[in-house]
Parts: sequence; C-alpha cells; structure tokens
Amino acid sequence: MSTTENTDPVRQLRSDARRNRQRILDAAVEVFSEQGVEAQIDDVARRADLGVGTIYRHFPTKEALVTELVRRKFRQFAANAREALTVEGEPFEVLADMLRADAELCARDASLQHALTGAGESAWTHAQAEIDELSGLLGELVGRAQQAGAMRGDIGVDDIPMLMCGVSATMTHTAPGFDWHRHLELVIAMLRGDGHRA
Amino acid sequence: MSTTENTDPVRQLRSDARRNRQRILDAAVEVFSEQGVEAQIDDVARRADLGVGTIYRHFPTKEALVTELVRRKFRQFAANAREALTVEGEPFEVLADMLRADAELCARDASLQHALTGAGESAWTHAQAEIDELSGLLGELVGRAQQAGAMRGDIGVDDIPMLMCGVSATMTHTAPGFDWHRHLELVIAMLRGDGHRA
Amino acid sequence: MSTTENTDPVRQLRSDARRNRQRILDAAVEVFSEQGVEAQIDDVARRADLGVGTIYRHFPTKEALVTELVRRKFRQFAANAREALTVEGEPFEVLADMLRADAELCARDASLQHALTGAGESAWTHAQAEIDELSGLLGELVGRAQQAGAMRGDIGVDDIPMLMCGVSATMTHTAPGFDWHRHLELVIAMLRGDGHRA
Amino acid sequence: MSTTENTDPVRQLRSDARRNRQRILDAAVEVFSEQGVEAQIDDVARRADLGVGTIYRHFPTKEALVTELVRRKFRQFAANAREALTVEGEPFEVLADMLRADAELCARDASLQHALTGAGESAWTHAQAEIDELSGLLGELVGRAQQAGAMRGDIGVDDIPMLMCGVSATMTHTAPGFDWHRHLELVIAMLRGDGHRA
DNA sequence: AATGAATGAGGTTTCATTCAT
DNA sequence: AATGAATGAAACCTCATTCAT
Repeated sequence: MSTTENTDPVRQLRSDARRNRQRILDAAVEVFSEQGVEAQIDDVARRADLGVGTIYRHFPTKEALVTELVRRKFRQFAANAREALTVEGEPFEVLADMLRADAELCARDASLQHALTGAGESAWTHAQAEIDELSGLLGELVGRAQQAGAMRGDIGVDDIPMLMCGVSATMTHTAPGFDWHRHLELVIAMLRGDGHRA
Repeated sequence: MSTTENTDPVRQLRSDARRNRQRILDAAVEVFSEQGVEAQIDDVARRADLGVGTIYRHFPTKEALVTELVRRKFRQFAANAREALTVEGEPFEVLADMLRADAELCARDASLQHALTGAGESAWTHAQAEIDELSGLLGELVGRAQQAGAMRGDIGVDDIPMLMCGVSATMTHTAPGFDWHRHLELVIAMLRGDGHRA
Repeated sequence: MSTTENTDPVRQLRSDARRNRQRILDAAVEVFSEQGVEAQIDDVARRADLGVGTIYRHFPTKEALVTELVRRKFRQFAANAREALTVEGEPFEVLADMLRADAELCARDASLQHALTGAGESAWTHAQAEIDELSGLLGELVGRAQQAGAMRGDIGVDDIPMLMCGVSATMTHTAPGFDWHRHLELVIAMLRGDGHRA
Repeated sequence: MSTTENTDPVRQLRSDARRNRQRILDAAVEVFSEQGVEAQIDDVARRADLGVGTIYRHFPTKEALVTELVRRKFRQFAANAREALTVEGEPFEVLADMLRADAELCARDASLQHALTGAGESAWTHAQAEIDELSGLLGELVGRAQQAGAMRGDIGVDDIPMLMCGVSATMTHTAPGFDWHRHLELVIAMLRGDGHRA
C-alpha cells in the first residue's frame, strides 16, 4: 500500500478507531490513577465517553488494557533514553539527568504507578519487548559513563531498573519522611560511586 | 487478680479463642502469600479449618485482618531492632546485620510482602503505633552508629525505612537481573558512606 | 410437692432462672422496640446482660421469644378487660374506657407493636389461648353494653379486635394526618351507634 | 425530537430494557406476595427469568425495588380517584365505590400489602410525591360529597387514608372473625355519618 | 463499528443456633 | 445453669465479559 510497509497494527486502524483507542488509554490513565486498578471498566468507558463494548473491541481483556499502559510507560522510558543518547555532555551526568526525568515521569502520576504496581504479574511479563528495548539503550548509556570513568564499574545494566524500582516504591507509599527526590539522589550518588573503594 | 494486670485484649481471650486467632493469622499469611490479598476470606477460613464466622468474630472486616498482618510485620521489625540494641559489637555492623535480618524476614514470604503492599492505604495508617515504636528503636541504633563515626552523618532515621522499602520492592518484582541481596548490600555500603565526601 | 399444684412451668423455675427469664423479656421489649424484630438475639442478650446461650435455654427459638411477647400483650388486654368487668358504671362507657386503656397500652410502645406486627404469622397463631381468653371477657362486656341499649346491637365480639387492630395500625405508620386518638374516637362513636338507623 | 418531549426516564429506556423492568416488577409482586419482603432478590430474578445483575441495573438496591412497588400502589389509588372524579352520580356513593375499589385492589394481593407494610419506613417516605398526588384527588372527592350534604362534615381528607390503612390491616391479619368487607362497610357507614349528631 | 443492557459466578458479611468450656 | 465462641447457610451486591440491537 505505502512505501513504508505498515506492520504496526495500531497504524492500520481507521482514523476514528485510532482516536477511540487513544481516548480509552487516556481515560484509563485518569481513572486508574484516581481509583487504582480496581476501578471498573465501566468507569473507564464513562470517562472516555464510549460504550464498554468499544473498549472490549480494542482490548480483549481488562488486563490487556493495563498491560498496554505498562508498555506505554516503558516506551516513554525508552524515549527518554534515546534522547539522552543524543545529548552532548559528561556521560554520567547525562545518565543521571535521564534518571531524574524518568522519576519525574513516574511521579507525575505516582498514583498510576501505584495502580500498575498492583496489577497482576502478567501485565509486566507481557511488556517484555519494551523492557528489552529499554535495556539495550540503558546499556549504551551506562557503558559510556563507565568508560568515561565517571561511574562505578561494578554496576550492571540491570541494577538501574532495580534501583529505580525502589525509588518509585518510595513515591507510592505516603509514609512520613519518605521523599523520592532524596532517595533518587542517594541512588545517583551511589552509582557515581563517590569515593568507592574497589 | 494477678499482680501484672492484663490489659492486652488478646491475652484476655479464652484459651481456645486465642488459639483460633493465631490459626487465623497463620492461615492468612499462607493464603495471602499464595494468592495475594485478593484471596477470599473463605479460603483463609478453609485453611484455618474454621468457619468464616469465626474469622469475622475476630476481625470485623477483611481489611482488619490484613491490617493485623501489617502490624505483626512491624512488631517483628521492632523485635529485631530491640535485639540489635542488646548486641555487643561495632555499632554500624550491628545495624547492618539487623537490616539483613529484616530483609530476610521480608524475603521469607516476599509474596506476603507483595500482598500487603497491594493492600489499601488504610491498612498502613492503622499500624501507626507499631511504626512509631519501630522509629524510636531505629533512632537509637542509627545514633550509636553515627557517633561511632562508622556511618554517614547525613542519614536520618526516616531514610532507613525508605531505602528498605525500595529493597523490598525488589523482592516482589520478579524481573530478570533483580536481586535483593545485591540491592541491600548497595544500600548498606551507601549508608556506611564508603569514602563519602562531606 | 406443694399444696398448690404447680402446673405453670414458669412458676417451677428456680428463682434465679425466673429472674433471668424476666430480664430477657424486658430486654427483648426494649431492643425490638428500638430496632424492630430484625434485631439480633445477641443484642437482646447484651441488653439483658446475659449470654446468648441463656436466652436459648429459656426460649428455644427467636420466634418463641417473640411469641411470648405477643402473649404478654394479650394477657395485658385480658387484665384490662377483667378490671373493666369490676367497674361500676354505664356499661358502654366502661367498655369504651377499656378500649382507650388498651390503645394507650399499645401506644406506649408503638414501636414494639410495629415490631410484633412484622413478626411471622405463627407468633400470633401460637397466642391462641390468650386470644380466646380475651374473647370471652370481651363478650361479657359487649353483652352488658348491648343489653343496656347503649351500643349498636349488630356489633359482634370479633369486631372489637378487628377495629382495634385498625387503630393500632394507625399508630405504627407515621404518616402526616394520622392520629390514633382520633381514629379510636371515631370507632367508639360508631360502636355506640350514634343515631344508627336499624 | 418529538413535540411531546419525553422526560420520564422510564420511557427513555430501550424497548428491551423497558420490557425487562416490567418483568422485574411483576416478578417482585409475585415473589414478595408469596414470601414477604424477606424474599431474596435471587428469587425475584429467577421468577423474572433474568440475571440478578439485571435487577440491580434497574434498581440499585432491594429497597429501591420495594419502594417502586409502594409507589405503584399509590399510583393505582390515584388512578381510581381520577376515574371516580369522572363518574356521574351521587357524590358520596362515588367516593364509597372508589374506596371499595381501593380495598379490592389491596385485597387482590393482601400478601403483597402485608409485605409492603413490613418494608422499611423509608420505602414509604420515598413515595411522598405519589401520596401527595393522591391527597389532592381525595380532597376533591371528599369536598364534593360534603357539599352535597351526603357525608359527615367533620371528616378531613387525611382521615380517609388513616381509616383505610386500618381496613387493610384487617386483610393482612388472618384472625378468626376478621372480615375486611365488614370493616370497610362499617367505615363507610361512619363516613356517611348515619344520623350523626353534630 | 458502536452501544450499553444483560449475565451470573463469586465476593463480603450477617446472624440464628449449637456446643465446648 | 450459664457463657460466648464457633458455625455456615444464606443474603446482598459487584463487575468482567458477552451479545442483541
């Protein structure tokens, strides 16, 4: 049909269907943020100003909808990472700034984050492709920082998501004294390995 | 009647009731660990080999049961802290060992941890008394370590639960490369402030 | 055993048991008045400051307890009637005053009346003996009034409970304009047959 | 869209929904008549050959369903009254015939009447609009009868429901000698004021 | 393609009654 | 005889999903 072969199923949707898909996703973000994943599909439909049936046409299952939200989040992380790769500057600071951006992204709707955390395991396993994509980009960024000698050499790529997962846990628990900015800076300092003795 | 007046309401229960209360709690731990907090009260009852009604006699609400579980966890942390206070040794290592013990405790039933994390906010706010108790003990331990010059001076008491909350988030997410032992040791090293530049 | 053969089972109870029985009945009146017959046996027990088991020792069933309350009410009506039979005076006025006394009795705890009305049919059928007793006394009073020519001759004994049942229905419905005093006086005037044309 | 704008929410339902609403109401009448208001919603659903969920879609609460039944009854009374207003004839007899029709209506399912009587107070307070409507019509009928000199002048509009409430109480109590036809005729005679002395 | 009414398994909680202490 | 803990069959209501319109 077109010169650029269209394999992305979303692109193939009729324009109104594509618009509806977007409305559903946006509504889902709002509703799950406000009420957690326990929110009903009917509420999402009402917010999107669509019938439930329409939601089920786009997402066969409530879980599929939640999964898509998780995927979107990882795609945003990946976008952040891709952008960081284009930034000129001291490699570790570029990485650190990206982590700050990621954290902001989570914090912007910490309640969605909280909601997604509470989603079934499977929502996460189905986002594997997006996670792998992110991993690759992260590897590149970490590599650059370590080669520049600005970052602890014993930190692996997987450590980053693990530590960030911890930071994000801080956001979703409203306990006195919890401050994710502080948590994040402690983590960044640790990554930098301030005076870390090999 | 006795010299030590018994004000603890649990102690005042008839012996059979006290035993059943324990069975309910134990069964709840098992069932929630296996199925998450979404598990049904009926399942807890079946596991405890008791009627549902008995559960509702002891805990007026499903949430009340979950809350009690949260409380118990904090009481265990407090017990760990109290024990640490009696240990002779280098203060920071004492603290670090206690954190390791706490983490082990969480890991032993990470799935319960996961379940409790997903519990309604209120389960946590109702455990305030237990949390405060823990805070006090933690303050003492941190103070000793810092006075001994073995720990970063800019770490506050509240940072400990915040960071441990992150470690525990690592346990409940089964992502590739996630390893809570590693996360914990990174945190401990950071607390020690290995060569931290003031 | 004793000179006066004791056939009444209540009389044969040990004095403390008899006191408990009374406390249960009193508590039941209070609780059912406040909450309707839907009130729980546990509430009655709590009010009586007794265990549920004790209630079940005296009344095999919740319904049996309610039935006893109905019986008591009829016994009180019978007492009113018996007293009326001893009063000197214009026979119809004596009857009318008794009806006023009966109505007062119901009104004093209209809410109990309401509660009992909502009780299962059987509570009433089991009070047959008391109802019959009342009927006999009522017959005598009506007879006297009619022989004195002061009351409509075509009114039968059964009409009295039927009409009073209507008056009492007025008490238990709190509708605007409902006034049982008025209802009762309309009924009494009708019974007198003010200028009723044969 | 049409000249007569349709504001009645029931009319706006899809045709199948409207039919189901009717089936629910009909089934509820049957089931509550047979078993009292204690009957389960599941039974109503089974009788209507619908899922429970459908009932809850139409009536958010069991009480809401019962309330609607009460409302319907008052609307039927109002319909009777409206019809009576069109009848040519001696005004008091027109009123009396309407009362007879009302009573028949109650008697046709006295058990429903009984059931509704036992419903929570709120079912009645929520029918206020319907009650007011009825009151207005009743006022007109009573006015006509009194102006014609065929009815006691000291009877107020509110007396009618009060007395009829009494008649209906007769229906729902199956006591020997209770006969609502007789109760009603006694009431009608009283209203006519057969030779009542001012 | 869109709608939203219908479905019904399943969840939490209540409460009359029994029974071990 | 008294107690109150335990029981478990319901009762009410929810909500992911299907399907007729």
